Amino acid sequence: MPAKKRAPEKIKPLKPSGKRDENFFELVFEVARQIPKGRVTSYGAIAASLGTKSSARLVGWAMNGAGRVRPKVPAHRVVNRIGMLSGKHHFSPPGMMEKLLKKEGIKIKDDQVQDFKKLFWDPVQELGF
DNA sequence: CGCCTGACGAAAC
DNA sequence: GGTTTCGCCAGGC
Repeated sequence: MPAKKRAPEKIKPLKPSGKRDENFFELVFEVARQIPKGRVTSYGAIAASLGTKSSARLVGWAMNGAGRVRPKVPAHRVVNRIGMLSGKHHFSPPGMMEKLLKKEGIKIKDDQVQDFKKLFWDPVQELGF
C-alpha cells in the first residue's frame, strides 16, 4: 500500500469570513515588519501567527511582494525554520540578504544563521498571539 | 481550463 | 537518518 497520504495534524480554518486574498499577504508583511533589528524568524512562525501554520509557503510567496510594498519589508530577516537563507537567491544580488543580516550583527555561515535559535524571534510569542 | 512551480514544514518511508 | 511526498494558496504557462 502506497504510503501516499499525509494528514498528520489538522490545520485550523482560516478566517471565518473565508477572506484570504491579499489580506493574508498584508498580515505577513505586518508581522515581518515587527521583526526587531538583529533578529530573525521563520516563514512557518509567521504563518503560525496568522493561524495558517501549514501555509508557510504562502508566506514565502508573500515575501515575493515584500520589495514592492511600503514601507519595505525586511524579508532578509525571514528565513526557513532551520535558519538557512533560502530566499537569498531572490534578492537582487544574492549576497544582499546575507550582507544585510551581517550588518545587523547576525553571523552567517554557509547560508546559515549562526545561533539561529537564540536570534529566533517568534511572532506568536512576542506579539502575544 | 488544467498542470506545474514555488523564499516552507512536517510526517511518512 | 536521509529522502520523498503531501498540503497550503497563488500565479504562471
